[in-house]
Amino acid sequence: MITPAQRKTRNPEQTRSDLLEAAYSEILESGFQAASLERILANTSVSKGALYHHFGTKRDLGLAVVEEVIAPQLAERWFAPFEEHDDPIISLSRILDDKIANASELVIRYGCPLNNLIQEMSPLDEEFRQGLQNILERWVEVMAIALAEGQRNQKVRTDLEPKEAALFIVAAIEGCVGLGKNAQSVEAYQRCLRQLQLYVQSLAF
Amino acid sequence: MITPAQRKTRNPEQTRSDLLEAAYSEILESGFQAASLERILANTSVSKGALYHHFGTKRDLGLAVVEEVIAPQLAERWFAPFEEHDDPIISLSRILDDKIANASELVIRYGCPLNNLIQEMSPLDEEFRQGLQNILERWVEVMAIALAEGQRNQKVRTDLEPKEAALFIVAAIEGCVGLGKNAQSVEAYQRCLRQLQLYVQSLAF
DNA sequence: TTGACAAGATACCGCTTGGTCGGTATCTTT
DNA sequence: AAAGATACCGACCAAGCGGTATCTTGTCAA
Repeated sequence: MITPAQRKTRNPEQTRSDLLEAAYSEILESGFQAASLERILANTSVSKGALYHHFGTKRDLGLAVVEEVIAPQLAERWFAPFEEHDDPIISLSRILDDKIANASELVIRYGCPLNNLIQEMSPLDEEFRQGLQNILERWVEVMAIALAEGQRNQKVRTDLEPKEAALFIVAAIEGCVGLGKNAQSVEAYQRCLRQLQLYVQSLAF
Repeated sequence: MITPAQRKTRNPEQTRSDLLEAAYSEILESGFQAASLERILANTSVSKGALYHHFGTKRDLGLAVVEEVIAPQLAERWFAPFEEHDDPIISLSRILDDKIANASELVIRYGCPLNNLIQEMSPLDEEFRQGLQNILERWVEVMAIALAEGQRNQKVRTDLEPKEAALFIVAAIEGCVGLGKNAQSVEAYQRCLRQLQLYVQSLAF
């Protein structure tokens, strides 16, 4: 179905989201600093004038990608599944099962968009760092809350400190992706996540 | 004491190692792609002609940094300590204690040189990836051998698969550094390593 | 002492980069 | 229908990039 908005010869919102999507891909492939505006424009058939109408600088575009593309994507793939069960061990274990089963060449080739930008940008640009940090903190918090509730429900060992464990789990996930990425091996990625799963299961009450 | 070699007005080996050192710093701060040869030269008072006498391309310089600076540095800081004890749990725990105690702002600011290059370069340049992979594999192997020997000495749980656990531990270490780096927080880095230490200790026989 | 080669210096090149700017087309408001 | 704002266009720019060519200088064996 075509809405009236889509019939217009102009569609600023579409243009904007096209740019965000293309920028996301380009950044994923090349990193932010090496991302080429020309290449992004070539992939969107948007003009440079239009780009600079929507975004003041390349940096603004990058920050928008972090907030409007990477953050929601990560929330959907890693946060949401936590709200399904009262046992976080089961939730997390299932998430890991899913990641192991659905591990694709694409994830292995380019790694985690969040982690990529952290390593590249956090020492160089404070605003970037802050944007990425917001995502990380939400991630850790969601997991910590789930673990704490698991403790109340006697699903999780009570000697565990939820915030600390959650921090570690997020770190381990990023580490697994990073190692799989460099090995260019889906199998190495899966093996690494399996070990994380064993760790997670050792947290059960 | 000044050796004759140091008195010479020319010292190609010194020039070469100066370049490697400056390139290492520049890459650590900016990443490889954004590393500027001009900046490296400015920090060494070496001429461009000299640089291109020693290294064919920027890429060659980068690969040399991986093999001749990053690899030995990592070996010294993470591999060597394993040969001191027959109990890898103790070895690893002490290494982590050391890292926690000596965690510096510098490590937190720029992260792990190996991990930085992995995230940036491994999808872009196969030779880079291979150079980094060699380091990773040596690291995992040293740790796996230590764990396996620990099993024979009844220091490590026998239900553990040394290679898998070693892979996971390396992943977790890189993850901890990465998270600390983005938080720009020595404390977060330390908390993360503490959790890894707890995991390591849970592997004891 | 000299010849040959390694080491280093410097001016220069083509190319890509992010960003600008004057202008045009379309949409909204009055 | 006029006017004003929003969206878009594309030629252009200065700066920085990695790399090259040509030259000079230092080193050391013969």
